[in-house]
Amino acid sequence: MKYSSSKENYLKAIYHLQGESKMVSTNSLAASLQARPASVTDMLKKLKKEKLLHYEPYLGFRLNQEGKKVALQIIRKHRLWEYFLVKKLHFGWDEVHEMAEELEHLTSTRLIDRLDRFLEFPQMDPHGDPIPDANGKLSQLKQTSLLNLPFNRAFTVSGVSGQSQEMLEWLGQKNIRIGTRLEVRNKLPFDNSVEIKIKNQLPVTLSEQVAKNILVHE
Amino acid sequence: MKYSSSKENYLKAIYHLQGESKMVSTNSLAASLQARPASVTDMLKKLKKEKLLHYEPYLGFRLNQEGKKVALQIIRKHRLWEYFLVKKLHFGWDEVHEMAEELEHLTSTRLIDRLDRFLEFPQMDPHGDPIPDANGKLSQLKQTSLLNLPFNRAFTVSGVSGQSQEMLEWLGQKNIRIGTRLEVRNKLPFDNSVEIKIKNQLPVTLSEQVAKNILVHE
DNA sequence: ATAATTATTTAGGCTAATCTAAAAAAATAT
DNA sequence: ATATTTTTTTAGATTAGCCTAAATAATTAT
Repeated sequence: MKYSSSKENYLKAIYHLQGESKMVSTNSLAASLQARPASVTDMLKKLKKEKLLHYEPYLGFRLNQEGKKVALQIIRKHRLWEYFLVKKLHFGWDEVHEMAEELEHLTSTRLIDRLDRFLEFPQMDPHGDPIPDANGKLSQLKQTSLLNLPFNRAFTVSGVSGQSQEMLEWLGQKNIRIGTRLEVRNKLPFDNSVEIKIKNQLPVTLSEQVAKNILVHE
Repeated sequence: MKYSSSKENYLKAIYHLQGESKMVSTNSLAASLQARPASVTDMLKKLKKEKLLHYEPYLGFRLNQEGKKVALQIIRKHRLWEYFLVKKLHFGWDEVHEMAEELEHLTSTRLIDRLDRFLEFPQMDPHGDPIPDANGKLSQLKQTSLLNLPFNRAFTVSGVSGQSQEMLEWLGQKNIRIGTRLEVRNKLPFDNSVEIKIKNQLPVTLSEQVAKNILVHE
């Protein structure tokens, strides 16, 4: 099936609002889409007729299996294009959202699958969100290395890979361990070292080698 | 200014029909867009109101400077994306047109300029058509070598480079000279030699070395 | 020069996606 | 439990882009 950009935007917004399976209200969807509640009601009727969601007037609505499947494909496209924009065209992770909002509505599945291959099947987008695969499956833990992090957003250290004892000790001295909350403040372009900030501590600079091995999630 | 996809398609189609500055008729545009003449008349009124073309009812129409400028930017996007699809995603040159028809309507100028850089400023798309630069300038002669030609489309020989006297003579015997119209029939994968056909003549096979030196345009 | 044909425009409708204003239902507060 | 407030839906309009059928203008053929 092929859906209009507008319908796709509705499905995506509902998906984000409903989480695993919460009921969504007309007003919250209207707010998240910057549209009027009346417009939302109109569209809900259409999406219901197309069997993409359950909808009981006045009670709320939620995507059904088919609706989720479609939403996940749009999210897949959005995140793959964001990855492309950052990794290949060298945009900043904070500049790509709007462009991806357009790119996600391109219809060719062959195109997106080739793009996926070209990018070597990335697991996470530049914001650390997981990229659904061609079947809509999300990789469970959205874990990524400190190197790929957006600035000034809090993450939790979830693992350290390829570590030597010395490095772990040094990290321990700086209070960097599993569970530590931190934010990346800056990335120095000349050597890819990374400045991080832990609450109530002085900033710390980590070399590319070290940063690469620190795995985090939101 | 931002124009709808539909308007962009009209501008592009008119551009292709009018060549340098021929008047275009309602019917020919309708045919090329697969639309009804009445729809074309509707749209012409809008495009005239937006000062993108000259239009006298019953007499015909042609893009003005502004209209040409917009058309060239769409063509630029189309051809750059085609180049991307072929060179980076490894689609065949004959598979990319439809995808590019969608991609050409993306609005971000920054995106297309970065793509241009990423692709290293290609001059020609995979069909040998010239790619307008960011200012809409077309590299004057869309001249390319026989080696890069699509099959079964007529081209005119516009130059021969790196030539030895012997080669020119040999080409002369085969009636290949500036102005000759020819089509490429086949390209042999094992040695990159090229089979060409000139009207009313037997096919001729050219080695990669020779084909490389023959420059043609449409 | 006039009739026949072809091209173009006008008039009026349709659909998707939006909106505003008013009505109706549900939730909340006293 | 009733009144008030909030949420949601309905009713009716609007715009862009398309359509068909009919009217009009231009071209062509006799």
